[in-house]
Amino acid sequence: METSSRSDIAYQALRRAIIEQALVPGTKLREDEIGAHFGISRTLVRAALMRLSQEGLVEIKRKRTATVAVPSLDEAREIFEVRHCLEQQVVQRLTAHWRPEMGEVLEAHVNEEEAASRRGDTASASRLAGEFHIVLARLAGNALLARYLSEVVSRCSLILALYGRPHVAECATAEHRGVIAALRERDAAVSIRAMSQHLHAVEGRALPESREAEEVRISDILARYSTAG
Amino acid sequence: METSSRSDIAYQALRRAIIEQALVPGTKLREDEIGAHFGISRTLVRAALMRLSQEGLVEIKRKRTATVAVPSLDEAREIFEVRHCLEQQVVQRLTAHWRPEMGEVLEAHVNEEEAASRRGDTASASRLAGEFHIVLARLAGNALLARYLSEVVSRCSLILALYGRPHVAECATAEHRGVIAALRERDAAVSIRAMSQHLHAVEGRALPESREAEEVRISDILARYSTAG
DNA sequence: ATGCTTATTCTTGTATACGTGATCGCTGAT
DNA sequence: ATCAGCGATCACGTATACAAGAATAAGCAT
Repeated sequence: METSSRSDIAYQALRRAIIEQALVPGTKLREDEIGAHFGISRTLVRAALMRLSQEGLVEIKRKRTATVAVPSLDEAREIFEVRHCLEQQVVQRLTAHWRPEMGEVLEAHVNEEEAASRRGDTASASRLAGEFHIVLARLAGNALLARYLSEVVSRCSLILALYGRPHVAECATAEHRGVIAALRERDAAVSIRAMSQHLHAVEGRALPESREAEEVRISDILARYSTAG
Repeated sequence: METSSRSDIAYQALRRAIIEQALVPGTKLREDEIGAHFGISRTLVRAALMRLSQEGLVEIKRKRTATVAVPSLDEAREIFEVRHCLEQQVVQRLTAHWRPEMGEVLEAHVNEEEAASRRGDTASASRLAGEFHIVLARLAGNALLARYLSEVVSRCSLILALYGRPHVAECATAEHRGVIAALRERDAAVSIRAMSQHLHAVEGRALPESREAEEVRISDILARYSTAG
């Protein structure tokens, strides 16, 4: 999987920048520009972009400049649904093979989240909030499950950037602690419920209530401004 | 996602060849050779190989020629576990949004499977058996779910090639018809059970009973030959 | 001033060249 | 006869060149 380390550097940097919303959805990603920045040729930049494109973080259309992906609301719902499904499996595995030191690792992570949140570093806070789920998945001990979940969680950053109300910044540390507590009891049903509720909460923060902004029809918007503004 | 159509041709061909087990796990995939065959440069072959590598069908190690992936038994179990999880979600969605014409599509597909099986075309038969699940996933109406499932099902071909007993050739049409019947009743519980049993059967055919061949330790094998052959 | 057409520039698509690490066969020694 | 060391060849890693399709700006007509 690891390409030539130098292409990997570009990949990692871009990925992180996208996840932390430094590169917002729709941003153009010119090969030359990126290559110049990292001191590598377009060949390697291309490799990085293609990889990101397969992960759904970047959109590549033939003969067009790559952009940070702009998932539609429908895609967003699909992503959350798959995420729900995968996270459930993760939790199930964890309760089945729980070991006390896992609790320590998770607790330490949530503490980091809280620290970032307290010091007002929202970029790190929201990245760490996502990584909490990645850590869970890795502890669950199924590499493929972890890979898919990682992809899906990353894409949730895009969704949050697009549709989330501003300033929500996850604030999920309490919910994370709740999940950890449930896992420590090794009760599958309770743990799954805790995770489920947490995910619904995240989704609620990320997506408009229901089909509020289903599809932004220009005429619908203009209708609101055409009678008497 | 679609690269330059010409790279896509190589990608499609390789993918299909791997899935139909014309290219068995471990086969070397030289960039020059493939490029010469399709009349394209290594650049495009590389793109195709990288894509296949991200899907887990090809292994790329730095400075080494790419090979058809050789999943370990542990990976195989991980893949089946994720597959189980995803297929369950597919079935759940299908029972929720069932429409009669879906039954027709599925039935038609199973008929194709049966035809291929009857005429002794095992390559097509086993490809179609896998594609049945892809069709299910597409009908379920979640593109991401379908993509992940498609990846996972493809990798099951590798597993079958590696660990499956010879000549099993899926013979799964009856089980597929069972799943369709359950779906037509729109009973989620029954459908999930049907799918679950089918998957366990597939896994049983693909993987050795339990941890029979867990890890082929050379010393273990030699021990059997060292006392009195 | 607005809209349409055309020319220029920018950016990507693909092939190819060159350097370097791997692979494999050969020689020679034990 | 087997194995270690070594050189030749082979295949990949990466940069670059050239072609061609988009995007954009300029110019013209209405």
